[in-house]
Amino acid sequence: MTDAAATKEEAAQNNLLSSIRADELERLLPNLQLLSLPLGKVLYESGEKMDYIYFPTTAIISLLYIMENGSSAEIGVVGNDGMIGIAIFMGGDTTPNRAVVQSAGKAFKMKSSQMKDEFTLGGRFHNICLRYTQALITQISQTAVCNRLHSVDQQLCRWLLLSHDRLPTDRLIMTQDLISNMLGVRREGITHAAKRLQSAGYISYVRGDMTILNRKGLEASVCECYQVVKTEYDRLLA
Amino acid sequence: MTDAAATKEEAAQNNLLSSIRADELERLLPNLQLLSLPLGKVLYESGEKMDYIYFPTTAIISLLYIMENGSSAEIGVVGNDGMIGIAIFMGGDTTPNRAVVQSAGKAFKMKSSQMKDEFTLGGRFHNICLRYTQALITQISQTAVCNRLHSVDQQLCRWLLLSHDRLPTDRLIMTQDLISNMLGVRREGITHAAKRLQSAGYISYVRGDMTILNRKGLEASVCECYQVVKTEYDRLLA
DNA sequence: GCCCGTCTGTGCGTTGACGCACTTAAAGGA
DNA sequence: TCCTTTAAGTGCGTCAACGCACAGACGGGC
Repeated sequence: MTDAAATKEEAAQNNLLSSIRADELERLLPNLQLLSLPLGKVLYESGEKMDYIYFPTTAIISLLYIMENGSSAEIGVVGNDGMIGIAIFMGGDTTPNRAVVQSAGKAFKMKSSQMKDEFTLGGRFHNICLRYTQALITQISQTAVCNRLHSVDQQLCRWLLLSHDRLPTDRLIMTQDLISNMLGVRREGITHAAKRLQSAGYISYVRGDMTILNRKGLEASVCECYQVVKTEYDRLLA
Repeated sequence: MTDAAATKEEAAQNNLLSSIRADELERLLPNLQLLSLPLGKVLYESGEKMDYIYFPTTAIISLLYIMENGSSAEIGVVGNDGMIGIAIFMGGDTTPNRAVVQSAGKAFKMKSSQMKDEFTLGGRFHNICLRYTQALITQISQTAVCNRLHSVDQQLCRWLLLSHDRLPTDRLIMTQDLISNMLGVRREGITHAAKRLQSAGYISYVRGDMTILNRKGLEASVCECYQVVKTEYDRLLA
């Protein structure tokens, strides 16, 4: 996990940082530290005070709720389209979720206090934070709907597309067991669904190394939930 | 649907309005109109521009997503603890949801533009809006988790308790068919679950008229999701 | 009092997902 | 090279929820 001073070019890899005003970015840059996040790293634990806010560039972070009995379910996924730690500026400071690195990569971090200060200034940055939060709400809402009404097959497609959108490559390093924990289903259920997608030629899969071969195919198999979320992200964060 | 000028006493029936600063409330009162909302009234439709924000006092509003095939699922419920139309100040102006009156009652409405103006002032009101939004996010998240992991029985308990919390009485005017649409399950599933709760003596039920007889019993039957949401609301909006 | 529409209850067969136990297969270290 | 570990695939039986069809049962209107 290396720390380094941030440059404008690096910062532009995160969609939120790339769309704020020049003077705001100028102020933030010295506070941003780029670091590498390994697979499985927990950025914060449920109910834990958040010391930093994170802006992923190539990493993907999963927001999970962990039940008392240990089972879990994903409520949202964040990549270079967003940030981790909205509770910092929303005023709650904590959330009852765990944030865990789903795909290794890089992210900026910034101290909570500095985040709050910039947010309070109320400029474009403030605006973008809120619009992103609304987009995230849509994603979480649609997860709720999808969990209620759709099959594991459809949900795996949705999950793959959401991940692919946030990924610089077509490869996803992730075991079926991990995916099942995220989706809150049986590992065998993922095995079955993944096999179907593989025989359709949409993905290939070897021991925790998945490659997306045919995105169009996935898009044709997914439920409407995916498109609803994507459209809303595009609308809010254009 | 009667319009009337709002008084401080009336406004205090909504928890958000009751906790803002006196000078802020002074400014808002002339803009607030109290109206009666009949069961089933749609406050806004998915993707529709919101002209008003609503602060329920005795009414309960359900946030639903309607699938292309007509099936639906609830993503959240709002009563005198909150407001309907957060997209107005979050910057998106619309959301891909429908807001529909689940239990008839009263609510204040205020013009979107006036809402935005007050929000932009950035005082305690701004703060409370954001904290409420975070609480709502927790509710939506927990709905996603509950949809994934829990039985219809448990979800009905959760739904009843969430409704009861926002209700001035123990009576809930609501057919099983409507409840099933909200929860996104079969009507017969609700019949079974409701029967079990009735034989346990927790509720009584006659043709769309439900009475909660034993709240403790419901609390003992519900999954942890209910308490997580309640605790978070208390923490954020104390 | 009777009728009819609506709400609730019940009984199927079906199915998608579950839990468990186990096998097969790949990767990596001794 | 073998051996251990970890990931993926398979085959059950079980169960909760589904869809459908229909049978009460309640209540408002005539």
